[in-house]
Amino acid sequence: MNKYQRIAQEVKKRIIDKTYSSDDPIPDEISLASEFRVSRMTIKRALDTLVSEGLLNRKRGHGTFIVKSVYNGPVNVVVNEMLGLTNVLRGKEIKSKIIAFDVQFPSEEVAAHLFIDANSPVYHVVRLRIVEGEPYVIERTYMPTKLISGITEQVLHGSVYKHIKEELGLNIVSSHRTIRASKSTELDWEHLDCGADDPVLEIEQVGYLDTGIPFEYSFSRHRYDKFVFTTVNRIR
Amino acid sequence: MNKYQRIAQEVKKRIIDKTYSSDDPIPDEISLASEFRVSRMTIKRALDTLVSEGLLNRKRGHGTFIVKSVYNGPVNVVVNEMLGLTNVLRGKEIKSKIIAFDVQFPSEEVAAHLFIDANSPVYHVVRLRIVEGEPYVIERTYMPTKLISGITEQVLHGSVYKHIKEELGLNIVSSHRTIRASKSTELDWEHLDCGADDPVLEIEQVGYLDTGIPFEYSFSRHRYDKFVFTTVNRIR
DNA sequence: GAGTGGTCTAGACCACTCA
DNA sequence: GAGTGGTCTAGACCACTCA
Repeated sequence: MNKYQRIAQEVKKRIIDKTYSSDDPIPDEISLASEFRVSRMTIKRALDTLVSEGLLNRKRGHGTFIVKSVYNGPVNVVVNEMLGLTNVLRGKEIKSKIIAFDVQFPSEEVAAHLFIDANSPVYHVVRLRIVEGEPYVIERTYMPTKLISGITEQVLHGSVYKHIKEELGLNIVSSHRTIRASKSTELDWEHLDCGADDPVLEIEQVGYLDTGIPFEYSFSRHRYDKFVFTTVNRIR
Repeated sequence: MNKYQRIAQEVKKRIIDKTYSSDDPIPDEISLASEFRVSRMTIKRALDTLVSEGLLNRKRGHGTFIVKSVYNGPVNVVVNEMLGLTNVLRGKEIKSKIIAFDVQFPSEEVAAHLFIDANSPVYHVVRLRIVEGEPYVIERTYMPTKLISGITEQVLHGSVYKHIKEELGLNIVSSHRTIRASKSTELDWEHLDCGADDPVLEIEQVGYLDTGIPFEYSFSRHRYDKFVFTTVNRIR
C-alpha cells in the first residue's frame, strides 16, 4: 500500500471515530505533512481520495472540513466498483438461470458498440440472476467470441468477470453506462415475476479492457422495487 | 484557466481531430512535458482529467492509449455537472410551471435528509419543467427557509441554483443521488402528459453546500422516453 | 497580515512491459 | 536494457478568507 493510501485510511478512521471534530476544520495540510513525515503533495493526494468519496470538502483560504452527513447514518457507498453483480452482492446467495445461450452474428447496433464487424461472431447470453431466492435482474449480454473465449454453461452459472480476469488474464478497467426506466415486457413478467404495469430499471453498459477494447455490451433489467442506483457528484 | 486545463483541452482536441492515431500510444509524458514546457507532474494532471472522462487509459511500462470507442459516435458526456436542469440544457428554451409553492414543517424523512429539526420550516416547491414546449420533468423540492432565503415565484420561474449562487452567495459543491424506476402517478399523467402504464425515471437528490450542510432534498420525475442518465465508471 | 488550500516545478526512485 | 507510467519530495508562488 502506498503512502497516500495509508494516510487516507488513517484520516478516514479519525473522521469516523470522531478524533476530528466535525465543527472545526481538520488539521491543515502542512501540519499533516509534518505529522506523517511526508511532503505536502502526498497529503494532498490522500485528502483528494477522501474528497472524492464525499467525506471531506475543502475551502481555499479556510480549511478542510468533514461533510456533516457523514454522521447522518452509514456512509454512502459510491457505486464505482459496480461491475458484476457477484461483486456488488458479495456474501449473498446468487444463482443464475440461463434463459438463452448461443453464438450469433452481431446486429448492427451490437457490432458498433463492440467495435467489431458484422462477420465476427458474438456470444449472446440471457441470464436471470436470483438473489437469495428472489428474481432480481435479467441480463442480456453480447461478447466477441474472439476476445472472450471459453464461455460455458458452467462459467455462466458463476461470475463471467471472474472468468475474464482469472482464466483469460484480461484486465477490466471501465464501463460506460446508460440508465433508463423502461416498460416491462413479457420476458420480464415471466422471469422477474413482476406485474404488467411494473416498470424496470434498465442499465445499458459497454465494458472495456485496459487495452481500450470493448469486451461486452449488455442490458440489465432490474426489478424496480429491488434496485436503486446511487452516485456522488462533485461540482467542479 | 490553469496550465493543466489548457493542456487537457489541447490533447482532447488532438484526439478528436485524429492528430493522435488511436493505434499507437500518445506521446509519453516526458515528451509532452517538453513540448508544452511544463513539468511532468502537470502533464500527469492534465492526462488524469482525460482518463477520468473516459478518453484515455494508461498502462504502466507501456504507454497512454486512446479509448477506441471515442470515435464510435459522439463523446459520452459525463453527467458530473448535472446539477440544475438549466445548466444541463443550456441553449434550450426551458419554462417552469409552478404546481405548488408553500412553506411547511418538514416530515420526519425530509428533516432527516436536510439535517434539521421538525420545527424548522422548509419551502416545498413542485415545478413542472417544460423544455422546448414539451413537458419533461416534475421536480418536488424541499429547502430549509433559514438557509435558502428569498425564494419567490419569480425565482422559481428561473433557476433556483442561480439564485443560491448569485443572490445568496452560497457555494454548491456536491450532490448524492439515488436513481430508480417508478410507476407513474396521477400527477405525472396530468402534467407529464404520459400514459397510465408509462414508467418514470426518478432521481432522489440531496444537494450540499461547501460547508457540508445539505440545502435541498428533491425528487425529480422524468419522462422515461425523454431522459437517460449516463456514467463512466473506472475500476480501482 | 497570517493562515489556508491550489498550482506548479525539477528532480528522484521505482514497478512494469517489451524486446 | 530501454522506455513507460506511478509515487514521492522539498520547495515556490499564488488566490482566497478572516480578522
